[in-house]
Amino acid sequence: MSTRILAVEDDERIRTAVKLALEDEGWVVAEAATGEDALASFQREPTDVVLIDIMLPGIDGFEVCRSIRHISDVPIVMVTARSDTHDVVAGLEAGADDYLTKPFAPKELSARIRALLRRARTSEVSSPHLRFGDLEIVPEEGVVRRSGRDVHLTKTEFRVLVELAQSPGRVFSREVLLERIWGYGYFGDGRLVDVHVRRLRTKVEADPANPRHVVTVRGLGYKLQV
Amino acid sequence: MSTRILAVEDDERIRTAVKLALEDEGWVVAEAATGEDALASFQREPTDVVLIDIMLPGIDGFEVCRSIRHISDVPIVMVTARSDTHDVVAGLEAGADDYLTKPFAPKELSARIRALLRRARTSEVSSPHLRFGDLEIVPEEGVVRRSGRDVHLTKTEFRVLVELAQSPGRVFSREVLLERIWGYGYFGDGRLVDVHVRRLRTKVEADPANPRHVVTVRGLGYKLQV
DNA sequence: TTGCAACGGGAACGGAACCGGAACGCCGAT
DNA sequence: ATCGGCGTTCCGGTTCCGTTCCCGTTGCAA
Repeated sequence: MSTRILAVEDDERIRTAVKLALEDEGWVVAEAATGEDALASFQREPTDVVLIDIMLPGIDGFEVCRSIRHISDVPIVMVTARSDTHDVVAGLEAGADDYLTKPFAPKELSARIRALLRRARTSEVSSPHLRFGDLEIVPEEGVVRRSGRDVHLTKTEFRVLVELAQSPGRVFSREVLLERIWGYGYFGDGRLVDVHVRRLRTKVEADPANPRHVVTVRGLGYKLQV
Repeated sequence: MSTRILAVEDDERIRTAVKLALEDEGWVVAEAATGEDALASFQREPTDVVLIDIMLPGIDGFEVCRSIRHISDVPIVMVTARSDTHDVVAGLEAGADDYLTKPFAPKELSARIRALLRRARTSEVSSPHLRFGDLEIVPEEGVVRRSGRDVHLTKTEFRVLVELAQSPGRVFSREVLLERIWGYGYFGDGRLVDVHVRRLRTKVEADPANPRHVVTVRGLGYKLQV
């Protein structure tokens, strides 16, 4: 029983490139050029993972994502043109499980999809909102709650937290976080990550001086304690 | 153990500029001006990353890419003259892992290569986690667990442990450990290893005075008891 | 048994990594 | 046009880690 992926992308050349890369992994790929086609295909064909480009003629990627999320818990990967924080946050709010910024390497795409499939398999009930002790992340609302109380995070803080939450317990180096959140082309100070982590802590930690959720692993980076 | 990069580019000035930029990062750079040279060099020299310009006299970049990909999984970066979507797609189809459009900043090139190296490293060392009795090593979390309880190790302690764990039961001399962890050029006290082993023991051994995991073999070195 | 080399342990120093405060500039909202 | 929020940079303080040194102890060989 093979894995079936629906790729939604209007640029035909990119679409076929993606299709080839995914078929290399042994997956079956269905294509859709517009949002309408995507929804039709999704209702017609059994689908294990959906890949959506944000820029689409007609219904845009966010709308497609919301519509699909409304009727299914299928893993959704959003593709954004640039590492635009606003797009990413909007994508998560629309219910995406992961996102990728163009240009991306085919191998990275495969790796992300594999990760989603693994997650979907292991936790059959993939609860959309994540809990870490008294901390609760509700991506589709773009909201974080600490012991039931709403906490307002800025876009960047939210992205840092979500990034860490993608693989709880795993250590993310500053370099990796910079690449994932600010994009490749960013050559700023690694200290930048520190600042956002610090501000994040003042909001999500009961005692920011002794963080229990966002902990630093000296010499390596930061991680989200499980 | 240095990283080796093969740069394939016919324009000599660009080639040397790239070479200098990459050598600034501490990498060893091999050059090739034609596709034929590139393939010959790749088969002759050990190579960690390949950088290929699409426009080449003789065999073009796509062909070189396909040929290399046919015999190896080495990360490949393609360089296109313009941000021509068609080239990009063709490059990805040929098996490239990433691509860059001229003109590019040397720092961006380095960043991309670093990202590829990191991905290659993490995917190959996906050895889930190692177990030795009540000892469990989880590399991606940068954490070691003793009978289920998290133990925090420093970077060096962690490296010592992982090094020993590569070949459980085998004895590692101080010289070998110094060379593998601190690098060739290190001419410090051999006693340095002792200190880190001692601190490692206080953390991973139930009774550090009578170590059961990290055992010393008098006159030879240390080993990890199986 | 004696002497020597190898090893373990305590301690201290210098430096790197990290945290916290603060200020600046940009951009969107009012 | 103004204001405020947010991202970013800079700098000083602090903690933690790597390294060195010294001395006591252990094990081995003569």
